[in-house]
Amino acid sequence: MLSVSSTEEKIKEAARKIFLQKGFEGATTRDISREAGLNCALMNYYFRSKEKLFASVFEEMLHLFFQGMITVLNKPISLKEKIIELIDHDFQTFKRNPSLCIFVLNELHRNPDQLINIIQSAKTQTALLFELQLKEAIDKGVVRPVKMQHVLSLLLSNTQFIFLGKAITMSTWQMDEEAFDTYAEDHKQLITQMIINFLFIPETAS
Amino acid sequence: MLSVSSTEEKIKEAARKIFLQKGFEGATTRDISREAGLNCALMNYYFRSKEKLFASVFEEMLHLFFQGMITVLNKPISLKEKIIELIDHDFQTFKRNPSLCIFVLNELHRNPDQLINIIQSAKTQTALLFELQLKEAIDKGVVRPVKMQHVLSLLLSNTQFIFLGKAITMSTWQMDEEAFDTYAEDHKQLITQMIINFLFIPETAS
DNA sequence: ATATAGTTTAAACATTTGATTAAAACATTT
DNA sequence: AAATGTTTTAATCAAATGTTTAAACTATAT
Repeated sequence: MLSVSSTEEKIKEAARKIFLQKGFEGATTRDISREAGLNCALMNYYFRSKEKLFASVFEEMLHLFFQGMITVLNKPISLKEKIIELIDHDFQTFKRNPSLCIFVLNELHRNPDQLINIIQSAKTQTALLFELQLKEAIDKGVVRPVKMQHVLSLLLSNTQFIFLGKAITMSTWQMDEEAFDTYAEDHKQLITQMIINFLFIPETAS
Repeated sequence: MLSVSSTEEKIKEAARKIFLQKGFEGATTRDISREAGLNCALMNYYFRSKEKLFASVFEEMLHLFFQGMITVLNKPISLKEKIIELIDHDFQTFKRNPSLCIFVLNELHRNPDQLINIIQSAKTQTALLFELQLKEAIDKGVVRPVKMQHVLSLLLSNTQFIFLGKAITMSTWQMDEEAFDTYAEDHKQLITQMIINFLFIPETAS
């Protein structure tokens, strides 16, 4: 029992990097073992196959992808605070992991059947709280009548897309990493304001 | 010269389908020739290699991806009309080609260097007109002061993302194709209103 | 130190992959 | 009909891929 978990973690780390970079089909087992600096047979010693190793990485990424959102949706805070925090959290997550978004969406697109049940179980249940809060606010006339699906789409679209199109954006507008960060931060403020403005009905001066 | 363009077009058509479905790495030449119902050597007879065939398909898709936007940006119509039409056009395009978006963004992510120059030349020049129009409106106080990049990001994010996440959306909310269409149409109305509301400053009653 | 269990290695395996070949089938011109 | 150039086919190639094997190495317990 020399370096069990160390080696296993090295493989996992290399797999994360290579899979996120090249996708499942684009990454080869030799790519991964080279990145890890290990013999390629070890990959199958610790994980039984390329598919199993990938599944392990993918589940991790799916967790990262959704967990933040779920946590925030469950927080005991006001709807407005929740929306602001949701946007903020997603920006942080995707700034830290720029490839995460395209990776998850892409693998999901190529492999919908096997993966969809993982998401479904995690997601639907936790949206109920948020939905209640939203309906309440709509009933009170504080929020414009919209379905929750649309609200979540608004949030996800606007936070995720700038990171999805990072490569295009940077090249089109000739940005370096720093310029992109500034741009992303500006955009965050902008969409927060836009979404809040849109959803919340301004109090009528009585 | 029996069926030259017919065979070539069959290959192209099959390549479009398979590449959009599985990406460059995921698609095999035999997949494509099987889909086309042709001998696999023909692929290299008409297109010299898998890469060349892919490049041909990819350029087509890139064109589809950007051309509509560019055309609308150049139209001699008002800013507000332009934004409405831009959203409408993109919704049509991506509804017709649901995989287009994820395909382009994904290949762009895996292969940034070679492809970025194609985009740049096509995009930057044509955005100038729109930028002028936007600045003029901002000077007149009709439009909130925002950089064009943010405006375009808003438009692209909100139109493209629901098609990017189509698989997730459909499974999460248990939608069939028809339900998704309704949802997409509703969402289009919603984001059009939201973006217009946000950008255009309401006239102050004098 | 020796045996035992766990870990790592180099080499090889069977398939699959993109690509090529040389011959056959086809159409067109003479 | 013969000749010619074009298109299609089956068979094959070398390289790459995921995986397996059997031996070597390491650490720990007896």
